[in-house]
Amino acid sequence: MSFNCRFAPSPTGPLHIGGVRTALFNWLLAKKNKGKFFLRIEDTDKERSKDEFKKQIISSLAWLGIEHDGEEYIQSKNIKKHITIAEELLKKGFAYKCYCSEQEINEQKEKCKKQGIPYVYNRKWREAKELNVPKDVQPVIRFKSKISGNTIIKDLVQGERNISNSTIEDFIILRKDKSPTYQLSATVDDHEMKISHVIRGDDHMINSFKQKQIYDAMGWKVPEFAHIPLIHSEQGKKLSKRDNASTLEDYIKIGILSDALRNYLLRLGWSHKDKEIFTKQESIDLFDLNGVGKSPSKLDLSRIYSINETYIKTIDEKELFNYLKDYASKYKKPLNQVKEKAISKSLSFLKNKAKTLEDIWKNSQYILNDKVEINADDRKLLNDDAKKIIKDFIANYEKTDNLSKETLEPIIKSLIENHKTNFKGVGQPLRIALVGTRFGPGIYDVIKSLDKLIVLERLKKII
RNA sequence: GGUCCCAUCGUCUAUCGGUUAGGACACAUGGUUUUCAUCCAUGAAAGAGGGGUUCGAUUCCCCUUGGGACCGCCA
Repeated sequence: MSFNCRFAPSPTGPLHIGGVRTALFNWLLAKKNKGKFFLRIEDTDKERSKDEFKKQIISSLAWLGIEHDGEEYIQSKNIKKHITIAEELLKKGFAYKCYCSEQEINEQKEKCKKQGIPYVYNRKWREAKELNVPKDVQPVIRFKSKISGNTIIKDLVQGERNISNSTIEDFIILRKDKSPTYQLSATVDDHEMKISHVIRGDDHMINSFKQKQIYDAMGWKVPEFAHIPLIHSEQGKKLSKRDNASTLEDYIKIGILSDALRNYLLRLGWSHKDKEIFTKQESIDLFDLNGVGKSPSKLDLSRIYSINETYIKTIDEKELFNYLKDYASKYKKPLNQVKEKAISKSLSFLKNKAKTLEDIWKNSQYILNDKVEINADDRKLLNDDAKKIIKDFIANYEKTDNLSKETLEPIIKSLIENHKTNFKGVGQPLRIALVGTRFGPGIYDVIKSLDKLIVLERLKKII
């Protein structure tokens, strides 16, 4: 049997971090089982679906390294088929026309609310003859949901889930404008696409019970279901668009690496023994639905930073540099060739105290900007003694070619001796003058990372 | 409110009846260092509560409590 998964977002907004994880889990499982991973754009809500979001979703997945098999499937293109199935269900007696107006339904809901009882559609038209239909109401088609008995779904993550059929109302499958609703479209498409495993957020659990009834009515094979727990905000609620840093774009913007985010999302709600860092291949090999927990997990930004830091420090420096370059041109300022060279040469220490690409960018400012700005506190440290040291340093430095730690070290040492100070006494004023802050990289690194003329210019400005 | 679900350090989690309840992040302390950071070491930190079952429960069952999801002619 073929193993087919899908990710089916609706293009009504930028891709949400929870959606990204759903996509990742689907992709992982498909890859692991040598199956297919499809992308289906569920754009049947004409009002809210936007083409730009569709594009954004596709590029977001591409950024994460999750590529789908084949063309993306556009749900709206299959509407005719959905309608055909609705008619078939109608013909077979699994569905019926409901002539209740929206107003009528709303009134019922109001009434229930007032009485404090839960609203369920009263199934008014379920068995009604169509003889006395109101002429002025366009009917909707409702699925004739089972009234008695129970339905059990053996969920691959949640285990056996049992629900009393009476709690499922006669849901609408075709609107009054003859357009299909989600329950119908998703089911028909999953069937047509031969989806074998439906992996989605736990908020879809009820939908699976509804959709199972459609599968059964049509005599279609019901796919396996796996409902993964939702990601919660730090407030412990389902992540919504209002929460900070909830879209993929937000993470890219602060300089999170794709591999790091993939790794973080993988470990959120899933684990494999004590292992924390997974390469892409490892995640494919090791991932399984058994390892997925049942309870929702909270988003932890500090953990994302930490994993990102790990990746920044361990990946190949050329690769890191390329990420930085892309990041700079997309979110900051493109690097010119001269600066590119300077940064790539110094990346080994610029990355050292960075958790994100943005941090590296910030650490690189003293190289990228022509002038350094020294804040007031640091300025105070540049007293007369410090200036004398800088002056002495300039004299020696000007004479030195071939700048390296080996040639610079004797200079610094002699300054320490002559000025009866320690390394800090020499390093700090130089660092402040060259970087603009006393919290900078090692002084040898700083000097080597800057053009000789710039070093002299910055130092002379101080004395 | 109705239906369903969940429950181990602050957070992500390991444990699949017997462990000094382990790891990671974050936090604290100490050390290395050229400032900041890194790095290293150490520390504090958890089975929600109550009943069962069992020789023995974090683990299995029930109740309570707490938390969540769903309840659209959205997907």
